[in-house]
This record gives sequence, C-alpha cells and structure tokens, in this order.
Amino acid sequence: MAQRNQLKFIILGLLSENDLTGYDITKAFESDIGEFWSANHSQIYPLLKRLEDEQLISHKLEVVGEKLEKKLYSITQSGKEVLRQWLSEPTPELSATKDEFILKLYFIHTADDPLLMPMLTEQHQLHEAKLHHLQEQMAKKFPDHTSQNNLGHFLILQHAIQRETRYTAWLVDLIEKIKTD
Amino acid sequence: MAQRNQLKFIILGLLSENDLTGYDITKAFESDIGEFWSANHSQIYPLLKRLEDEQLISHKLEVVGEKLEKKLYSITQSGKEVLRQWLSEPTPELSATKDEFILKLYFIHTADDPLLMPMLTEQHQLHEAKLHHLQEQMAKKFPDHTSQNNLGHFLILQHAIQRETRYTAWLVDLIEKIKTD
DNA sequence: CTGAACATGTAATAAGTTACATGATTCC
DNA sequence: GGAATCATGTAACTTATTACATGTTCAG
Repeated sequence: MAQRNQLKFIILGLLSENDLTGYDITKAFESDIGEFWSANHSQIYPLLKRLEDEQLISHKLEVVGEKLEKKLYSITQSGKEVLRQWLSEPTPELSATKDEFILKLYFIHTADDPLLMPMLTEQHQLHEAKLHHLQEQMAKKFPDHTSQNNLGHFLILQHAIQRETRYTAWLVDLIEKIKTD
Repeated sequence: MAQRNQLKFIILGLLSENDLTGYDITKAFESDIGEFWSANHSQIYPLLKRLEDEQLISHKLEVVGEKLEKKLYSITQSGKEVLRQWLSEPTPELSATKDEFILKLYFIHTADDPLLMPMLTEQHQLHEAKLHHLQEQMAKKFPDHTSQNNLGHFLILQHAIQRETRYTAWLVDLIEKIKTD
C-alpha cells in the first residue's frame, strides 16, 4: 500500500511520548504497536533521516560503552504541530481489511469443499492464540483495569480483544454447523 | 505493502467463476470484493498481461459496436491449479489491521482530550453507514437467507456484519461513557 | 569467549496510488 | 448532441518487503 505515510505519524507519535532510537522504534512494532501496525527497520531508518531533514525530529548521539553510538531522536515543536494536525484531521477512509483467510474463503463455494474445514480450524487456532496474547497484554499493561494516562492504548486493546472474541466465536459456530451437516 | 501478490489470486479466483474483462475486474473491487480488498485499474491491467505471460490466463477479443475491442479473459488449467494450490496452503499470517482511526486513538492519552469526542462520533457514523450497506448487500445477494452456491461470499458478509455491529456497539458504549464523565 | 541482543544502515525488488492519456458506446 | 459509463493503457512516484552488510555490547 502506498497510502499517505502513516508511518511518519506513528514515529512522531512515539517520539512525542519518549525520546527513542531507531532500534527502539523498530522494537515498538514488535510489541505494543505491533498489535495493529507493522514496519521493518529498513523502512524506519531512512524515514527518520527524512523527518530530520524536514525538521520534525532531531537527534543527539549517545555513546554506549567504548564506541557504540546511538542516535536518540526527539520530536521538535514543528513535529508536535504536524502530529497534532494529523490527529485533528478527519479519518473518513474505512480501509479494506485485507485478511488473506477471508479472501480465500470468498472462493470456497460449497460446505463440502475439503479445503474448508482445515482452513477454519487453522484460523480458529490462530485467532484464539491472538486473543490470549491480547488478554495477557491487557493484564500486564493495565493490571488495575484502568487506563491511567494511556486511554488510547487501553481502548485499542479492549477493541482488539472484542474483535478477536467475536472472530473466534464466529469460527467456532461455523465449525460446529459444518460438522453436523 | 509488498505482500506476496494476493491480487494475482483474486484475479484467478474471479476468473474461475466467470470470464471477465479488466474493466469487469476493476468493477468487482468497487462492489462485492471491495468490502474486503481494493485495487485500481492501473494495477490490474499490467497484472493481467503478466498472468497471461505466465499462461495462467488467456484472452479473446470481443468486438462491441463498430470498433471497440474488449479483452475477455479466461483462466487456464494451469491457472486453476495455481489457484487451488493457494487455497490449500496454510494462511498463518494474521496481518496487522491498519485502521487509521485506531492508530490515532493510540496517541490520545486522556478522556478530556478535545479531539477524542469528534473522532468517536465521526467513526460511529462511518461504521454505522458501513453496517447498513453490508446489511443491504446481504439482503440483496442472499434474499432467502441461504448461501446457495456462494457459501464463501455469504460467510464473509456475515462476518463483516458481525464485525461492524461489534465495532459500532463499542463506539456507542465509549461515547456514552465519556459523555457522562 | 560466545551467542543473543543491541544498533544502524543500504540495495534490490515488489506492490500500490495518483495522475496522465485516449477513445467508444449507450442512454437520454 | 452531450454526459455517463465502458474500456484500456502508461508514467511517475511512494510505500513496503526481503535481503545484504557491518559492527558493538552484555550476560552467562
């Protein structure tokens, strides 16, 4: 997808919370934010340079040990404004979901197709695992069931848990129905 | 996204049901399949050529009126095999959802942020409209509430309706909760 | 001392969007 | 006759993935 550079805003958003290195940002996509967005380091490092050229962020060097230099990035005032502008803009596009399993399902025409049941059980396992993972994240990040200063993060976890609960239940129903055919 | 060419399989899948022109395929992404995938004609026409080079599809010319030539594409035996192979492969990747609103929400930290409520009401409208649209589609495509020879299409519509119902309910809850704060 | 994790980059390629470009047919 | 829709293509650019490439630090 060549959509209008959402990654740029994610980086600004993350830097608005903490100063981070490119590596830290890469890691963020493997945990927290990875629940609902992805990016590789090979995309992140060049973009950090570009954002610095645009003066939305700046960096200072931190030396670790003998010689390893880390670039610790901070958001600038201008960067904060760009971030806030993005947040305040309408978000009128409901992008297509692009779930490969759903795509495949579209091309299964009858309940007796031998490919159907394996597909359903595979997805059931995957979504149940995802659900458990999300529930663990929720328990870990919000142990007292309140959002504190992280309302957004709390809400999207809650939302994702609801989504996966619903997805899993749909698959279970379907598996039952097709079994008893 | 440079994911492993799902569009290729969508085209093969569509052509396995009917012979179609590039224009027909483009239109399919604006209706049916557009609920859960998107593609532009500028991506479709070159890919049709490539798939023909790979001998997965072939075309014959149909002349309409005086001189307009349409290319009506058909799937080949080899194409059918490639499609079936794709369908039978595991689908172990739960791709990140990439919902821009969810992304923005992540960076809203407190319930009293003035940006929050407008975001929620905007999304509520969008998702409610989407839900209605899906319900209409369902009523139109499956008026007798059975899937006939289109199980897959029926199921993904059902799934999408459940998803949007859940999404809308979550937003309504949230709006209520924040209002009475 | 060694392997895992930290840390940063580039290159090649693929996928996707937006804009440019043209012409025919059908319906009113 | 004119507008909407049908029909097909290319060009320029951006975004994203995979692979290549290198070196440091820390924990056991």
